[in-house]
Amino acid sequence: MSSMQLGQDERLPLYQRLRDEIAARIAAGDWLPGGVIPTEAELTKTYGIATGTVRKAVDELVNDGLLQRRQGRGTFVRRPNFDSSFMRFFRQETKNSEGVREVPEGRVLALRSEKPSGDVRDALSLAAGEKVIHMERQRLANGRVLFHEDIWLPESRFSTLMTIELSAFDNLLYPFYEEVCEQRIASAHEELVVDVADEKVAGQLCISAGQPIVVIERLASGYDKTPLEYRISRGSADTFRYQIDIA
Amino acid sequence: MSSMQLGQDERLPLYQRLRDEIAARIAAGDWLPGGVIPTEAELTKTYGIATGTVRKAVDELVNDGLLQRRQGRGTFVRRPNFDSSFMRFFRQETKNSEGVREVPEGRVLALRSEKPSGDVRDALSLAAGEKVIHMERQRLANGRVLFHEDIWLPESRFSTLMTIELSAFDNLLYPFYEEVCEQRIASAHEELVVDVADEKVAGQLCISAGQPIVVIERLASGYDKTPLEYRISRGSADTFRYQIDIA
DNA sequence: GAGTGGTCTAGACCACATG
DNA sequence: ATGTGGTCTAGACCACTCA
Repeated sequence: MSSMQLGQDERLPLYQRLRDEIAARIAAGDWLPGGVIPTEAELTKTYGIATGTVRKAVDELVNDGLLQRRQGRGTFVRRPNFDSSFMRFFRQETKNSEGVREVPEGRVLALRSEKPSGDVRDALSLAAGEKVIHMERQRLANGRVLFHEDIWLPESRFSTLMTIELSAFDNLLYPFYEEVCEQRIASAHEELVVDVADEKVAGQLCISAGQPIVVIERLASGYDKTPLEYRISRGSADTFRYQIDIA
Repeated sequence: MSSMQLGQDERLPLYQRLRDEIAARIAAGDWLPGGVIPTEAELTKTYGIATGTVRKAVDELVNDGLLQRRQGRGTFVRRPNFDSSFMRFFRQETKNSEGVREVPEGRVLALRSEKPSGDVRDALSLAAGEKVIHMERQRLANGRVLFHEDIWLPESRFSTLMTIELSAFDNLLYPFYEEVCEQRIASAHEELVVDVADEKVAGQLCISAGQPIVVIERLASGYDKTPLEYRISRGSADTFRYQIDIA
């Protein structure tokens, strides 16, 4: 036949069905982060729909941050960069010579397989009895601890991590997950609360107990919305400044 | 002539010029918040451009939150509702019987005309010597103080406020500004930091000195981007929880 | 039933990137 | 020179709202 079928509910608009189809292909790994998807002309032919309709489908995915257009080159599956993460708003005076913000150094302190607590099991939607990998990690800038992280990953998908030496971990974990475990993070949800440091956290952050801290809880998911990583980050509140624009 | 001219730089795409034209008409007060703008068919005729182009211009303004489409009725100038404001994330157990969140009560404590501090003058971009109205205000839920606000307004635009009794102020200030002073807020920028309460703030919030607080700085502007209101809100940190989605 | 926005077509031509 | 996305046209028909 001359045109592929677009699945889904027949009552949905064409552009929504194509949008979901593209998202599904990315989730399935047919089109990988950093790679191109078929050209708009190809999509019109493949599915037998007009250019305007294809553009509207792609527009929506670009708005959602899943795709990225580059004129003259093609449309690419975007690697999320998490520019708006709370974590980026711990003030770090570390800029390189050109004034560009540097990625703070990441240092893995511990890595172990364990039975998840109820909170962790719920967050990652784990089956009963499923184990997790628990990573403890520091983020440092200029040798000073910016924040301390506890990270939990489902062992079923990340078991190869356990074979890695602690010093071999990269500053950026998500590309590392992709390389080592073939698990791709697509999006995340974060919650921020303020707390005061207890003795343990105070020691980790080199501050006094009772000082205010910022606690960031992150659940990161793959392109198919499966929860892949649960993370709690704690940093001293006095280095934190967050901003938004609203309308 | 059969079609109005779209101003601006000839090199810009038509849809961008139309978008800016519509935004300018709203800023100028030709089309008021809550009211309709001309239909898409009218816009195509007025400016002599195709429907798809008009739709793209309107699409962008809808995405920016300036316009709102209602199928079968028309396209309206949106009143900003500030749903994503940090202020909405002070946990308040106040819900009405249907579980809908209620607007916390606002109580104006003081209102005076004064010479602005350097910070306030900078934030509002005031000319030298220009005076401000300083309002102190509490937000309460269930009789408990949620947060305390200091609000500064340029006296030149808001002088009629000084003639109002403190008890006559509404819970929502922005519709009140519109009614009393004909000043319309379109958008805002907010910054959040954590601090600890000093004696004065502790008294205002009924907490102990040294407890962590959340400090929210807001600069609100009109449809023409003029800064209209500068506000600092302080609330106890233990009732605050903020969340975002990132990609 | 008249009028609104929502979806979709089947193109044309332009601007940009790359070999 | 070729192929990509970016802009724009001139409609048609559908879905919804309201008098």
